[in-house]
Amino acid sequence: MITINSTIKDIAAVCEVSAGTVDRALNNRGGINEATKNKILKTAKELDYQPNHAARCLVTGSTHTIGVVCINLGNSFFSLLIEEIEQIARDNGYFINLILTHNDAGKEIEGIQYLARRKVDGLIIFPVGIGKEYENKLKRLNIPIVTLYNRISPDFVHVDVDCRQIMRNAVSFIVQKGYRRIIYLNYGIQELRERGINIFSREERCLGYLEGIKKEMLKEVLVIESYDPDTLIDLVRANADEKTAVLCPSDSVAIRVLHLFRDRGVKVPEQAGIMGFDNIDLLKVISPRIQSVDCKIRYLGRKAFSILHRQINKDSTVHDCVVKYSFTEGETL
Amino acid sequence: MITINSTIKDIAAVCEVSAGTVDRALNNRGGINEATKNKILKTAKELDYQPNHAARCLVTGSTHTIGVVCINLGNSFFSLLIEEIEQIARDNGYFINLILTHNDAGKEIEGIQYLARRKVDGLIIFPVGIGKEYENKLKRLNIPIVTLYNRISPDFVHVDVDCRQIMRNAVSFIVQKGYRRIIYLNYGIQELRERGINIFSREERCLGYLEGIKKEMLKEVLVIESYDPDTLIDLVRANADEKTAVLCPSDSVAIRVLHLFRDRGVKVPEQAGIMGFDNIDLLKVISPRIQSVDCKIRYLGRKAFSILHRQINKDSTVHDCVVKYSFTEGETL
DNA sequence: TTGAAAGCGATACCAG
DNA sequence: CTGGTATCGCTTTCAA
Repeated sequence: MITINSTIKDIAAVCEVSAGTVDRALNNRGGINEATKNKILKTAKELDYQPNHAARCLVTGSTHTIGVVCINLGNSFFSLLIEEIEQIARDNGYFINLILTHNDAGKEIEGIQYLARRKVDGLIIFPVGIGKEYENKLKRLNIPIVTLYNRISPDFVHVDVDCRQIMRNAVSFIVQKGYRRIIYLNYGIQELRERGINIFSREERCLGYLEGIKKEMLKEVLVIESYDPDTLIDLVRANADEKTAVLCPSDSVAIRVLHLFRDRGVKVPEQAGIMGFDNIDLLKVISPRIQSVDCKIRYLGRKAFSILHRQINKDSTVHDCVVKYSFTEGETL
Repeated sequence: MITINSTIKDIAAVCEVSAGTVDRALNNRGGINEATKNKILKTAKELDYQPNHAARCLVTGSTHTIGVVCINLGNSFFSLLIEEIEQIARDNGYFINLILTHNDAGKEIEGIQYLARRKVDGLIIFPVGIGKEYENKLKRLNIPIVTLYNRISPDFVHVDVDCRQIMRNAVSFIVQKGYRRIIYLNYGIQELRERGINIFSREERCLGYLEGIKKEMLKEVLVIESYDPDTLIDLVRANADEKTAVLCPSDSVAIRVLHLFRDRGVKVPEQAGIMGFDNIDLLKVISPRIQSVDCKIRYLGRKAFSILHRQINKDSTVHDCVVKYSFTEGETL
């Protein structure tokens, strides 16, 4: 028994009323006889009627869909954020059109254009694009936009933790634990920089580290930009007088360092400290408990959606949102 | 300068031609004067014309969108699969409508119904629903469907590795490494079972373990269903004569076990072995290298999409696909 | 309380 | 080669 999708006309025909009346019944618009309404509702159910979204969208102009433009899902910071956004969006009757950019600005803008054709009601973007031309393209879309992670410019509402402040305070936090040498691992930044894409968030973190070093009046600025175990180990051991800590841009890097240290016989935290970023779930089951920063991902996701939602509803009072964070308890410092 | 979205009519008006002609030019359908075509293309660009997707969809019936119904993104097996599906879909001109079920069958079917209203061209589902009623609801949608991870029934094309076979062979693999006691961690299964949802994949794995035990004629069937460190440690130490290994349903559980053993002074692999499942990226940076199973996630994702794509294009010869796997190299056995 | 008709934006087909 | 018109399914007036 193959059911052909029924339309409002089919219902109208069966009930011997007009399409308009069916519409009134289905969307309880009032001004309709209870009896006819019930009859219509009943046959709608019998015919397994499902409203055609495209048709509705064509006339109302709203798709109840938001485009989410993210970098990838391998990074659990991103995937958890998407998970939260999907949930809160759906609770509010919105669906998610997901596209991934993989740090490719061309792919990003192309994807966004397509989302615009689909008349998504709003966009949540983890931008990789940057520059005036990119900005203008986005503005011309005439679609509410919220940016996350990387900032484009003050013209776009941005939601995030203050990475720079976090890193600055992280340095102080580490210093309070008795460390005087802090290495910042900025892995992979060179390649990103060469691609000329938006690396706002990464830059902010590094700036925060530098500011922290200055504030705490530490002697050495130690930034490593490419992954090489020996370089790191050598650097850690270069000065035995002052305790050294490694500040990482993410927890997965921190886990990597933890294991490297274990392999090379560097005792944590006795001989070197480690601090991560994100506080991913996995940390709970790894020992020693890695010191990290909890960025309230779920709250971030909800906030991003709610601000976008307000923009969609023509609320012009929206503004940037800086989400709070907290340092976790850890055994690696 | 606010650009109002222009339509085919606007272009027609400017060029003093009919909408039909504009359509011919825009979609190079042929049978059109080169000069008028160029003029139309030019003004289309000037007006920054973007075709309205809903309108097109309404008349053609195709949305070039596939609905992806997944469980969550916290599990990196899922998120990487989604990542791959998004990529291959986009390469083929399809967009992704993502919904997450969080193991809630009600939420799943509701979401699927909504996707159906949106007339997605096809569905890739990681099902949590089960049973005749659920099946009928899906069939009535009249939309091509591919299932992944959990199977619903032979009526739905299914793509996955053969979990049962993998686990059976994993037992043999472990035995070949000299172990005679194998514990299978089936964490969280009780709760899932109580919810009455689809736990096909989990069951298959456990069955595979049981078959492996039988095949290798091991004396003890050791399945632990709830997480309790002491129980596990006690069980591992219960028999000092025969080497014990722990077979895990995922790598994150394996990592947890690795750290538990380290905390409790159980030497790996000297006193106990560990084997994971999925071969997630993180394993690369953790030492010792955890023995795992590589499920070719990227290939799985591509296969799922291509089979769905063939169904969408009315290819009726599609059938289930069992993707190959391989045991990785590891130091924990 | 209900019906009829216009319209959303694009496509498709039939004339000319 | 081009114009006109019907159509997709639903919403939204305006009359009745």
